[in-house]
Amino acid sequence: MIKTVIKVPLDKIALLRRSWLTDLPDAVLTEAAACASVRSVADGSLVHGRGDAGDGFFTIASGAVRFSRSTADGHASTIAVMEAPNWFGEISIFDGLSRTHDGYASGPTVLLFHTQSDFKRLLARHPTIYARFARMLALRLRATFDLVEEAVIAPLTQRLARRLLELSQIEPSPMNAATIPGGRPIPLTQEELGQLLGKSRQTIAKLLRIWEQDGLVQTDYGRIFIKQPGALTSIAYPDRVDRTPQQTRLDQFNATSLFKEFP
Amino acid sequence: MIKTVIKVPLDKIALLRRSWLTDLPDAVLTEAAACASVRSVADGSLVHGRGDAGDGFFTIASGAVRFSRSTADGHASTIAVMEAPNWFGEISIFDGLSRTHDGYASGPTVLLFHTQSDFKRLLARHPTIYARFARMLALRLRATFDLVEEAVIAPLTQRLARRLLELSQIEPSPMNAATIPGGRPIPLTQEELGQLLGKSRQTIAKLLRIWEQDGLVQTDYGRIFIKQPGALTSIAYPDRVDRTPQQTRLDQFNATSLFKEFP
DNA sequence: ACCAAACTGTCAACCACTTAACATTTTCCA
DNA sequence: TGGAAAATGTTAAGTGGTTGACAGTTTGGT
Repeated sequence: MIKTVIKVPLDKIALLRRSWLTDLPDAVLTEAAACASVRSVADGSLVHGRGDAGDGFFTIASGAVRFSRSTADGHASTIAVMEAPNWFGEISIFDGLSRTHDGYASGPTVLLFHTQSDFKRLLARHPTIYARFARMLALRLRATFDLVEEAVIAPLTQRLARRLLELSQIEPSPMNAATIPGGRPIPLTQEELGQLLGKSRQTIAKLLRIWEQDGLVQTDYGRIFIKQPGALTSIAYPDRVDRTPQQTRLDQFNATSLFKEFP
Repeated sequence: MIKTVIKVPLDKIALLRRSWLTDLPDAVLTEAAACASVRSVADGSLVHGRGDAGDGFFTIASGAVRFSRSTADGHASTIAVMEAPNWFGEISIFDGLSRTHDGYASGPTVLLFHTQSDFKRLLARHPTIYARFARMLALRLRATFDLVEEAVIAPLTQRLARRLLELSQIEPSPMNAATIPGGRPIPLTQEELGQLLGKSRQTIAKLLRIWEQDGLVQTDYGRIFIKQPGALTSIAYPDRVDRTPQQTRLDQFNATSLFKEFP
């Protein structure tokens, strides 16, 4: 018996079926899988930079990707963190312009890659896919509208509570690490959370400390645990205390929040 | 004062050709025009409210529509002001969910209306249109990303300068009111500008007063004139003083800024 | 196991913006 | 044309967040 690294072969078809080719005929899935290559990227490495040519389309097989921008004066803004089985890169393909954000691997990450020409050929041969992407782009636009409204008028407490809840609810999946009972930790530093909200590290820290003292969350050097999701939810969505919060029936797209179907 | 309304018959085909059916065969244009009805709405009236069912798709023939949200605590945020020949309402049609914003007529406004079923039939019969909308949704997503980044990290001076420039550059068109030499006035109150940026009226007023003293703009009860577009541009885009600002080659979609291709 | 780098806690001075209040000017329409 | 409503000018006090600085704590690499 030869000793080998146990390298689980990536089931491209299964991934695509869970991702952006749900409910499509096997023929389409097979065709899409055939022209997809696999890319493994190390933690923190750049998948693509803002302004790069849109050379292709990515489907996250495992790991996560964080999308951000940075300005000349040192400010940075993160718009989303995406996990499997989400996808990204379609915007540049549809409008022919360059990447809108830097994309960094958050943790060791495996991506499925379709070149622009392969992806476009797929679209041309199966126009149904256009309808799906129109729908998904509409959903992302919707989520981004919420971000704008939030950034403009919501108080910081609401905004931070929403981000924490969304980040903690990233869909656990068989292909990602084991699910931790009682909620997964959110793997972001306070600095990164600050960038997500456009606030300074100190401001975030102050709020987190208060919530920690109240037992709502627990912080631990680069990780945050949500201890009382209910209490956080009523902070995040004070107008909707009576209704089930954020139940938007988009399960078919793994899309109940910004962080499940983005950027 | 009795005003005689001169009722020019609306050339639907010409409008659609200038709008979202550019470069499509006459057969498609004729078909699209045939199932479109005309709606005239008075200044300030509600075209659709946030949460309403997405019953159809609108193309602006003349006038303008302002898209905003308001929260329980009295805050409001405006995300865009759109003029002819722009269009809106496709998001709800593509994802089947309700309207994302309230849409109010800004000035007397004429709209072309396609019912959801007519619009969907058109899409089904001419799948090319899906590709176009995918592209246009991508462009709107791009513009909205810029809004988010801006709201999160840009200083108020930049943001206000950008909004003013964008609003002033709303494409003059033969179907709208006469073009005023030296730049059209921006028909927004300081309160409305504040909502656009999530700032108070007083804050906007203070900045405008400074710019007025410097001769950059001129204010006049509900209207703002841009006197020195160049100076405003260097405030709005300080990083790009050397390049031609915002020249993004999207003329085919009337889409050089958020306010030309939205919501 | 160690050490440098990264992350967090904390404080004080400072600045941007808000809120509230009131005066003034302009617009709109009956 | 008058009078109410809307838009703007202006100020003062209060608040939330920033910046900078420094100390303590944890992590990760070799």
